[in-house]
Amino acid sequence: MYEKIIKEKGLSLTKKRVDILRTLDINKKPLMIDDIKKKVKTKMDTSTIYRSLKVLVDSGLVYQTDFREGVSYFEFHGENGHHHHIICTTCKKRESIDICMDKAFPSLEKKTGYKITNHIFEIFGLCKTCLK
Amino acid sequence: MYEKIIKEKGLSLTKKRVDILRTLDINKKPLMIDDIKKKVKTKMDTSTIYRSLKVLVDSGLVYQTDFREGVSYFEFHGENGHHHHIICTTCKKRESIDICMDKAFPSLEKKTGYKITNHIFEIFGLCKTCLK
DNA sequence: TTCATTTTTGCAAAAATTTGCAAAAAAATA
DNA sequence: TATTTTTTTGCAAATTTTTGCAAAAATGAA
Ligand SMILES: [Mn+2]
Ligand SMILES: [Mn+2]
Ligand SMILES: [Zn+2]
Ligand SMILES: [Zn+2]
Repeated sequence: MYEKIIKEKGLSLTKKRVDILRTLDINKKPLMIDDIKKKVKTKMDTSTIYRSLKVLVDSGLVYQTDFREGVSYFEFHGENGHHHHIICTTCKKRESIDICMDKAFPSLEKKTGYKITNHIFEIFGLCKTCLK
Repeated sequence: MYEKIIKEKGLSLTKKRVDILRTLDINKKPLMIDDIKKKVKTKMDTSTIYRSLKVLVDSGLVYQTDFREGVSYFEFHGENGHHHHIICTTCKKRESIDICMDKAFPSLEKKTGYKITNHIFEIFGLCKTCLK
């Protein structure tokens, strides 16, 4: 399962990477490094988690995002496609949103010559409650 | 000038904030904390730069972005509107792009109840050279 | 301007993230 | 499978970013 996903991206298959990917998938929400370290089955050094995630993010398997809380969050975006978030800069509340401009990517690839692998898109503002 | 811009956002006006904003504006490209610390006219503690930028970013005056180089970059997006980037994950080269979906924000504000102040959008991939 | 109140800044310490290097694991070759 | 080569991992150290607190600066009301 996760083995297949990792191999298909041309990455070397390691137990740690499988473990991290499965952890993100099962939890169905953005996790930070400490969360991952606790939830993972294998004992794993923090630097290994950072380095493994870098590979998974660059390949497009994992979405890395910055909610401006001082730590990075990571989320598995599987079969059902990816999504982005809207975050309140005051109370830090966040919701998923379903808008994205990935439809424009093919023409952008043509224009720039890049092969696009992933992107980050997050919206910040004030939520209904904090506006009052 | 920068005084006016800062006041209009309802932020308190300090010499450091003006200094940082002017530095970003003059340089016309993303700067990292160390760049800013060197280029700024006033001697300024690093933590002050971080904290000042946080305020400027949340207000929407400054664009904070992550090129995945291990440091944050900051760029002033003034009158002429903002822009985003496409970054090569291999050689770290980056270019400005002119696509954005901020036209969709009014309906998103209506749907979510948020007052949107800013957003981050960055595209990653492999450049023409690194694809070979 | 003066005084009281709120916000920002500098400094030191803490926390998050990255990096160099040798050992371990995975991939490639035979 | 056995051997060789390449990549990943753990550990320690370095770098980047955040935070608590007291002093300084900015704001707002006399
Ligand atoms: Mn999400
Ligand atoms: Mn730019
Ligand atoms: Zn809020
Ligand atoms: Zn490249």
